[in-house]
Amino acid sequence: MAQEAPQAWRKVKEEQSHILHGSKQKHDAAGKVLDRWAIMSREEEIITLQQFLRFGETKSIVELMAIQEKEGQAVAVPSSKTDSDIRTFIESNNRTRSPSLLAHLENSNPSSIHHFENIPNSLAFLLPFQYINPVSAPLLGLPPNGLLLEQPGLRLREPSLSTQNEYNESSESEVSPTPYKNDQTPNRNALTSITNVEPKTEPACVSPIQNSAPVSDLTKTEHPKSSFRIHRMRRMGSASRKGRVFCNACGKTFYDKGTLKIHYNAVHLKIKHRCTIEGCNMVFSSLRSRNRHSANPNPRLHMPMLRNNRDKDLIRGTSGAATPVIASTKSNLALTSPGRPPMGFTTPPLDPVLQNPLPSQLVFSGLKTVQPVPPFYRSLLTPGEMVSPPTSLPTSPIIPTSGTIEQHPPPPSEPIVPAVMMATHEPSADLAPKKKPRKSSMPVKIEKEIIDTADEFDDEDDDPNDGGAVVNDMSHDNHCHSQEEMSPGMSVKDFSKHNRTRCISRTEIRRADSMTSEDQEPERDYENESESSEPKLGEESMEGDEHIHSEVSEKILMNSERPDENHSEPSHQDIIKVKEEFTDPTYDMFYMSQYGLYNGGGASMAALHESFTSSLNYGSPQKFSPEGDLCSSPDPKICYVCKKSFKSSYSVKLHYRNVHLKEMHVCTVAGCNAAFPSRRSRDRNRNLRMERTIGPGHRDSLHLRRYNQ
DNA sequence: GTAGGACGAAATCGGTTCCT
DNA sequence: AGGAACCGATTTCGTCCTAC
Repeated sequence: MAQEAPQAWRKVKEEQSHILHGSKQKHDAAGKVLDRWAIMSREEEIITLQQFLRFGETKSIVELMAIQEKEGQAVAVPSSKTDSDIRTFIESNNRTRSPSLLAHLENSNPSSIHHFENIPNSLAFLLPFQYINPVSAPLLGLPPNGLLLEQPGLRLREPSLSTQNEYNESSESEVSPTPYKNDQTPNRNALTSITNVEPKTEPACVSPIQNSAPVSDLTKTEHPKSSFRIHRMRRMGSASRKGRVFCNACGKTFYDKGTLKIHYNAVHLKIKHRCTIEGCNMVFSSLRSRNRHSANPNPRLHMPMLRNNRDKDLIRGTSGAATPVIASTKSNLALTSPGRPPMGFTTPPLDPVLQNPLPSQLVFSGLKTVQPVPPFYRSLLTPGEMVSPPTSLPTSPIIPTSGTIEQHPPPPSEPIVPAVMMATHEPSADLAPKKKPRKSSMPVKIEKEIIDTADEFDDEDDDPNDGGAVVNDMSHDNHCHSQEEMSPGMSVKDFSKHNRTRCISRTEIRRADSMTSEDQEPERDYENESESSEPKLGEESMEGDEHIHSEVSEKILMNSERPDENHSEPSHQDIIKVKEEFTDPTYDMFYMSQYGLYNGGGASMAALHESFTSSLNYGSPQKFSPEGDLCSSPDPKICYVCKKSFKSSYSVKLHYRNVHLKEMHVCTVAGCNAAFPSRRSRDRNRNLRMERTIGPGHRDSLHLRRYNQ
């Protein structure tokens, strides 16, 4: 159903241009004001008006139209009948939002079915979430199989529902474009048809009196039972397929009873399934989604407050999809399951709207299926917490928590996070375990000053912390070694050691370490999980790791042994080398190995290895030499890398530089080493970050934080 | 009844291009 | 330089459907 919303929204947006200029005026293509919809069919107008009611931006238009209808002001050809219809429709749909318009509605049947369910084509599923199907509410707790057609016990209530549905179907079926074209009478008013069938087409079922009555009254209208079935068959279409069942609440058909149950539990009963990962408060409407989510090794997924804005938006706006349960704080209700260890972090709600404590009965008592609950809200970290020191980092779901509800910043001697590593964390280092960056979307953090000598590598090599054993001891590396000892960093160093013709600065090495360390921490968590839950994978990972590193050494050694065949311009050499460095696939692969290794799972190692190997081949000096190598191409107008042809050799040069060489644009913010493939991207990110920055003091940290991933 | 593969849709985000 | 629009990559979730 979520798929329909964007379409509806698009429709709204499309129609807004025709309506926002005047509440009742329409414009043709030439801009002339029309007295009626010119481009919309009647059903489209109905739907459009329905959609208008969905959004505050346009709802007022419909309301205004209704008022005007009522007052007979702006209606080109007012209809005596539609007046009450419009009001009924609007008032019914703004029952909770426009009290001033609801006076007469108090007299309506309280058991009336939501008017939106009268929307043709079952557009009720387009309703915003606040429009919870009132039918389902009384059915809460009823077994979903009670909705099966074959359930005789429910026949008693079926007529009402069916009547409603079939009534809509009648309306829907009758509001066909064909009769419409001939129905361009002044009395035409789409609002009439929103809640009522066209009198012309349903004279036997809907009288003008009924039209003006609340829709709920329509449910009392008697329909021949055969008509129900006909309409049902027509509506369900595939529902007649053997073995399929359909949900009486929404009319959807499903493959079998089990599917229907899932649907009913998810959609109508709002039963949620909570993620089985400890500390993860995500809940899902379907077991399938829950299981898939729980099986997702991405630790970020299981840390609610670290999820992306998209999810936050979802939570703010809806109760649907996967939503995390409000995490408990010490002073608030414990919403986490009693049976599961609480989250190792406190997450007071950020949005006051979300701070309404859920009733205690909403507490998840079970890990699996939970009782129907209202929309879940993810508790968000306060800005202050967002910049909390790493020690207050919420433990990864994988890492066993202390078992206490509250989590205070662990003592400096936190065994899990080495003190050295913590000290090396960037200020305001991103506490969130970042997902694996999307392909080519990860700005490469480069060092602005890349002039250094190989002697520093010697110094680096002499670093007592720089133990080659780290490479062979991933497990220990995860827990006990300092950042400098991180194998990836060590790999970089190793790489540097074997590739001294490249001017890699020590600071860059340091940057690489910092980059990996921050990113590794959560990833290492996952690896821990892998090792704990799936020792086999962990072993494979380690083996693969060793393999990778050996491969790295070999390949790098091979590369280093090749003569440097470029750099005809010494003055440009440094720059070129910088570019070469951070676009070097070996460098990328080191970075990738971070994820490959720390995303754990030997399953990824094969692919990683393959990718690594191929990348290394790709990254042979021949290909990653600067522009000079372009001349090595047989055709100067053809990029030898991607074989694309260009108009001129200069275009090739530009292409090569922009695409293959990836000349990066370093962030201009002081202290930010992020680099972007384009100036536009750099500036945009910079501006975005500026906007998000609370204060000047956070600016750099934000920059540092983001691209140190 | 449950688990899981497959598919589509939605959302986010970075890169690119166009325009002012 | 920067806003806006567009595009593609990626991730995640809901649903359908099948297999056990």
